[in-house]
Amino acid sequence: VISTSSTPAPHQISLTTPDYDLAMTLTSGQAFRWELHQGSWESIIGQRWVRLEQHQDCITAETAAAPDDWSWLRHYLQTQVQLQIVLDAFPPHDPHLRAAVQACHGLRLLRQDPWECLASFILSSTKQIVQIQQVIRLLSHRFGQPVQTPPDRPVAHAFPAPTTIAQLPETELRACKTGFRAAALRAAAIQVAEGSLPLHEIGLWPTEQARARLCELRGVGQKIANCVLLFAFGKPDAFPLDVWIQRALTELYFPGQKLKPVQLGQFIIDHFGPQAGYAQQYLFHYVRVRRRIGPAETI
DNA sequence: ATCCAGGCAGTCA
DNA sequence: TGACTGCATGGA
Repeated sequence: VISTSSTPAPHQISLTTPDYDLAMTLTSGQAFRWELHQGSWESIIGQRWVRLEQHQDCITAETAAAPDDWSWLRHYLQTQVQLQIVLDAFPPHDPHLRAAVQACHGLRLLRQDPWECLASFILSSTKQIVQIQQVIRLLSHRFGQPVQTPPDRPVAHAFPAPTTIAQLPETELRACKTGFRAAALRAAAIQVAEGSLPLHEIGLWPTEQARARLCELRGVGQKIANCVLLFAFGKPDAFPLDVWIQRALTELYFPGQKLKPVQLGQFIIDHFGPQAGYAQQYLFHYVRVRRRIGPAETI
């Protein structure tokens, strides 16, 4: 429906979102393309430019072009998830996790696009979050499809499509500071573009099978596979075990001991249970903020 | 300057 | 298996 008035209806919606800390969620190291501009969070979701704000229990969203509906945004933000049900599944007598939950109240998991998530985390290995953000910005600006923005904002770019990345020579990718990760990124893009890596199907597989398929990719091991399982496929039991979490788990649960990643992995499954991925996100953000290299300093 | 970053894969014992 | 190392690049 096109309005004929001189002030077209803004493409806005307001979502009621209890137990949701938008800023914390967007800066907790699961998504890399959100930028704070004049008090609003701006990014691209799929092919859509979006601006978000939170006021109390309400998230307001604005797009540049009128969307048919807003299901894509609810899906991305996972607004239907009742956080208390997740928290109730955490181990009841864990003071460390309890402290993390208290400190990070309203921290959520997003549901991101599988290709963008896979590509982003292929690019993440031995890089700091600020650098990951920079690389993704460069790639998107140079190779992503332009998307419509409001008149007051500069043109924005979607994350580059697999077919685009697949056709680029590796030197072009390396020029975006991807470093040694360029070959793995390109190889994954080729598989997605060919159809031999049907991410949307794989996302429906049982966790173990999906993880195994992802780990067949160059440059993808347990850590990155679990990131995709958790942040894109919505598998809440997937637990990305990175250097931060290893350090945190060792310090908090096994001080002075030297556990191997495999042993830590078993402990995680036994201890944190079916919502281990959420627990991981709380612990990850908690220890990062405590070490004061969290979002306040990196943005 | 030195170490390390939301890792992974190859090598050698 | 288990420890060690190279890989790019730039922050802290």
